[in-house]
Amino acid sequence: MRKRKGAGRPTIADVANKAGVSTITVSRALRDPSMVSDHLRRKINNAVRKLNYVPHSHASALASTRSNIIGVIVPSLTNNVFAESLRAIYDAFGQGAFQVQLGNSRYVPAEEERLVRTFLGQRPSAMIVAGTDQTDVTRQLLENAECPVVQIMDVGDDPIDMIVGFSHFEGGKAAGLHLVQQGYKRIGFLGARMDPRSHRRLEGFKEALQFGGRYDPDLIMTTTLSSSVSLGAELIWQFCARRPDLDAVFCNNDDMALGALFGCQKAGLSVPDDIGIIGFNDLEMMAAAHPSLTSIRTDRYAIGRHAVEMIQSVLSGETPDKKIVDLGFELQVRQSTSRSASAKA
Amino acid sequence: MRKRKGAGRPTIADVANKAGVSTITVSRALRDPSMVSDHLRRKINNAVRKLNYVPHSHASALASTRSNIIGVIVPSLTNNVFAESLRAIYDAFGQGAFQVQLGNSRYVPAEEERLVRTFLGQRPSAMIVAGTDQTDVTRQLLENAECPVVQIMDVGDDPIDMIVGFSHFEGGKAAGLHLVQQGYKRIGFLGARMDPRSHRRLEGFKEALQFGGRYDPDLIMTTTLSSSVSLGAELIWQFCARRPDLDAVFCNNDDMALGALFGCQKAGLSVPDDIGIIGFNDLEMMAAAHPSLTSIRTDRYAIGRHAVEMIQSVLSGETPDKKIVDLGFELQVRQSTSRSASAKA
DNA sequence: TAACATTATGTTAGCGCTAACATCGCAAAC
DNA sequence: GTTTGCGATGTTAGCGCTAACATAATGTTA
Repeated sequence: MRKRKGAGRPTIADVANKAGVSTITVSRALRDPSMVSDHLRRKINNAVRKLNYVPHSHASALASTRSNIIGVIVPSLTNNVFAESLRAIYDAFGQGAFQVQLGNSRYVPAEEERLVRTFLGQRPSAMIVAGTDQTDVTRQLLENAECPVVQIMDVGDDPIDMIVGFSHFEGGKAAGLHLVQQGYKRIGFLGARMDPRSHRRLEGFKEALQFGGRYDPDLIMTTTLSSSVSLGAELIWQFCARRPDLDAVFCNNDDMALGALFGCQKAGLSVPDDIGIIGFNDLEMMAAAHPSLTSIRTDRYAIGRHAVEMIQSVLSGETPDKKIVDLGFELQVRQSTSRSASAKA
Repeated sequence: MRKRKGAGRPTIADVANKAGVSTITVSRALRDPSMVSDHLRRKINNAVRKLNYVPHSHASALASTRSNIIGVIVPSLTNNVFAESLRAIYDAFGQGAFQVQLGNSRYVPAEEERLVRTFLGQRPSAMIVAGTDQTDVTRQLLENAECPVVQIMDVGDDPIDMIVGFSHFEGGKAAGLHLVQQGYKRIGFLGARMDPRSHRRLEGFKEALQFGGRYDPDLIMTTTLSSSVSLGAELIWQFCARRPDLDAVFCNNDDMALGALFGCQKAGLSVPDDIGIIGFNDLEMMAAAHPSLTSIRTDRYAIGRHAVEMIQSVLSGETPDKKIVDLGFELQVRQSTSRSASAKA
């Protein structure tokens, strides 16, 4: 009477019984059908179907000392930028044998560290983390993890393991250069949240303006508030009030840029003639806006897909072509930075 | 030499050893500290810290026949509407002993069914699924699941277990009534994706227009394409070209509404005087737009939080106050449907 | 045909944890 | 002083699966 009862669900032993084979054969047939003869495989598959057997992933993870979990940690769930990469990851992994486990670090490094710890406790098959700005401890944990690790949304010389993304510095620089080239004179930066990636965009922007002889530290406005369209509208107001001579602004992301557009429109300022606006990421809405908004296009979906490909290649025993992949960006010039000739005075 | 080696990580036995107690005592100390004396608890906590012990969740799940996983299935990762509820769920569960496992059904019922099956295979502590439009099989699987199940983003008389959300029918009706009350005459519906929830919004809208004597089936434009700002701009174009007399439009979500605004602006139509626009959900950008956009505000974060509270209450042995919770919505009237008196001709 | 590979399948012993029962120590009750 | 009750701790046997070794069945070579 000491016996414990499981959840009553059919187990691999039930399948083995029904198919008249041993449990290990069922296990093999399910994990790698090529290890089992056609004859038995058919019988096993039938039994599986009849019993409606679903493998118990925890038991499998325990026995094999590795789980089918892919741990993914992003700093935000509502930021569309990460949502796109996530979608790619789910598209690629959602179907197969892997389970994506998602963590939200909320831009807090300590939270990220906690999540990494928890996830590694599950012995994941792979880890995907956003960015390169982990704490030392987090980095060390991931370096010691016995699984492939991909950092996404950034590039750098010294990845934990593999990395795929683009250079925020170069992106910011391209935005700054574009505004200079368009003939804008007093070019500002409007940044919310100001996570490390935004900081790198700002650094690139600064370099471009210095190069163009237009750098003015008083034209940099940042906040730690999280970015939103409303905040963009609010801040461009304040910015213009303080510096009425401002004639262009690089927003650290597209929400802020759209907000800046609305803010200017409310203030009766013409975009692009009175003020030029450029955003970052090129979310879908940027092209549809009126006037359409210039932005730095990044391919977040491709980043997610690429990360998955790198992982799959490592898990199947291959060595990935490159451990550092820069997918770049593309300046999308639109109306919001295209002044009429007369305005370029 | 037959021995297998684990992953080398410290186990509960190592902790027990170091603390000079049995494994079950460690297990108890970690799961319910009140079951163990202060004295031993302190020693155990020390040992845990020194060894950097992380419990092996799979082993725990196997032994206890239930996991600490909360399965969540949503139809889209990029749709901000679900992202907000997800954020609430992660905020509430992310800290504690539970692991959120997220699935993306991509609006495909069969995919949802597959995910439910997979998730239930892990014996989750609870399940959260979006909407009420599961397949019969999915519904049955969830009804038989031995865990609390919460449907979110919708309400209905006949939940699988519990449900929290709002009525899309009533929301659509409120939108329609508002446009009628504002004096618009030829009121259209613009709907993308047209998932079941959008259909219910449309039904509510129809009822309102019929009630107001303004219903015209020719003024309903829908597509199965997924909604986006660009699509909204594109479709309002087509709509106005086909029916130049259109003077108001209810968009099935805010992205479409924002797109419609941009489309009208490009076409030189004044919003709200030539065309009134109302959206659905009231995403943050709606208030910031120029002109600001009327919408039906829903509190997605509260829905997620509420779902978690219901689950926690059931898991702690209580009976939730209500199994069906309607959090309602609120009409946010803004400029896009507020015509000047002269325009109401 | 013997000797040896090469599969295909089986047996056994865990993976790390917890349920179920057993025991122990100590205070209250008789 | 024995009995009873109860909370704190321990012992044992799995949870459902797979690694590692064992063995049987088949093919291959000289």
